[in-house]
Amino acid sequence: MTELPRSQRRTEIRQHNETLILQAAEKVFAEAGFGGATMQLIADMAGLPKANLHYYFPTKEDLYRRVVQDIFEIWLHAADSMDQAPGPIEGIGAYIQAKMDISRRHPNGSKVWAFEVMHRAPVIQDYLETTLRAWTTGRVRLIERWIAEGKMAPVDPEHLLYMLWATTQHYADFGHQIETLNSGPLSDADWQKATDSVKTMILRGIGAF
Amino acid sequence: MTELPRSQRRTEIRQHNETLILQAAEKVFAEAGFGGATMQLIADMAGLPKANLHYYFPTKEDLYRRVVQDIFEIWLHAADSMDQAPGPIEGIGAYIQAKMDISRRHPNGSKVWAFEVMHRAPVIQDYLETTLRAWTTGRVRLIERWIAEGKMAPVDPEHLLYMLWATTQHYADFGHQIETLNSGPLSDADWQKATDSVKTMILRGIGAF
DNA sequence: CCACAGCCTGACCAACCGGTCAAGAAAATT
DNA sequence: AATTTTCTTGACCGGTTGGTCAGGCTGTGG
Repeated sequence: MTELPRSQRRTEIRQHNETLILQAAEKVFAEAGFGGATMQLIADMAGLPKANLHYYFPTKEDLYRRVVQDIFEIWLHAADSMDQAPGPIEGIGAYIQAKMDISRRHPNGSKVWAFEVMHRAPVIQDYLETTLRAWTTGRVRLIERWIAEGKMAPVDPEHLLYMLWATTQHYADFGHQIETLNSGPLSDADWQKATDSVKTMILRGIGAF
Repeated sequence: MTELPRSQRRTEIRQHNETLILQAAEKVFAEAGFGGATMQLIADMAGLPKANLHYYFPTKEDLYRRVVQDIFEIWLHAADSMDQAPGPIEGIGAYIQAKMDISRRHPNGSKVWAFEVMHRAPVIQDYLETTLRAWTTGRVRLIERWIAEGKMAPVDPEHLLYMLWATTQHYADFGHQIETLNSGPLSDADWQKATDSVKTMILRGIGAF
C-alpha cells in the first residue's frame, strides 16, 4: 500500500533485531512469567543493551503482547489440516499430531500462553472473545456434523476440544515434570510414543475406531 | 512425641493468622506468579501489615513453599480411592471425580503448582524426584495389573496418567479461557457435564467399557 | 563531500521491592 | 502484680526495576 522500498528493504536490521529480542523474550517470559521477567535479562540473552530493547518495544507490556500474539497465530493454523478431513480419524488425528509438534518445538510459547490465561488474560482477553470463540464454534459444528454422520460417538464437542488442548499442551507446559519422571529429556521415540498414545486413547475415546 | 501442650494448644492466634496469610498468598501467587506477587499485596488481602507477614513467614520463598506443599498434599490424597478399586472403571472413574472436584474447589492451588512446574520446579524439585516418582510408579504397576487381567486395553500407563492430570487440571488452570468461551462461570450442571464427558471419553479411550 | 534519518547506548531517575529493626502492645506464666 | 514470651507495627534501607534521554554512531542518498 503506502509501503515504499525506502532503502533497499524496510531496514533489515530492524527485523533482525526484533526477532532476536522476541526469541529471548519468549524464553524469559516462559521461565519467569511477566512479573518475574526483567528487561535486563531479556537484553542480556538477546545480546543487546537494555535501552535498545526500549527502542524497538517501548514498554515491557508491548513486548509481552507481541510474544503472546505470535503464539496464538501458530495455534490457529494448527487446525487447518482438521478442516478438510473426511472424518475424525484423519481430522482429529492430524490436529493432535500438529499440536504435539508445536508442544515440542515451541514449549516456551505454550508456557507464555498458559501464563497469560492463568492470569485472567489481561492482554489478550479480546482475542479470546472474538477470534478464539469464532474458531471454537466453527470446530464444534464440524464435530457435530461428524457425530450426525455416525462417524464418531456423540460426545460433547466443547469438552473434546478442551481435552485436545489439555493433553497436547501438557507435554509443553509440564514438560519439566514429565522429564523428571522420565529421568531425562524425551527422545524422538519418546515423542512418537507420546503422540501415538494420545491419538489412540482419544480416537478410541470418541468412538472413532 | 516430644510435643508438649505448651499453652493450651500452640497459640491459636498463630494458626489463625497463618491460615489467613496462606489463603491470601495462594490467591496472589496464582494470579501473578512468584515474581509478580508482592508481599504488600498479600498483606493487604490478608488484612495485616506487611511486617507481620515476615513475622510468621521469614521470607517470600518460605511462604511460597508452604503454599505449594499444601497443594501437593491434597493431590496425593486424591488417589486414595483409586487404590482399593476392583478395576479401572471404579478406580480411574473415582480418580477423575476427585481431581475434577479439586479443580473446582482449589483452582488457585492448581495454578500455583502449574506455575512452579512450568518454571522448572525451583522449589519442589526434590518432591518430584522422590514422592511424586514413587507415587507414579505405584499407580503404573496398578494399571499394568489391570491390563494384564484384561480389564482395560493395553495403553501406556504413564501417558494415561499424564492425560488424567492434563484434562482434570485444565479446568482449573485454564478456567478463565473456558469461562470466556462459556460466556460465564460454570454452573453445577456444567461441572457435572464436564466431569461426565471426561470420564466417558477416557474410560472408553482405555477400553474399560 | 555533506546531510539526514534511523539506530545505538551509558548514565540516570523515580518508584517499588523484600526484608530489617526497635519499640511497644497483648497475652500467658509465675 | 510482676515477668516473660509472643505478637504487632511504622519507619526505614539497600538493591532492583521499568523507563527516559541526550548525545554519539552509521550507512545511505545526493
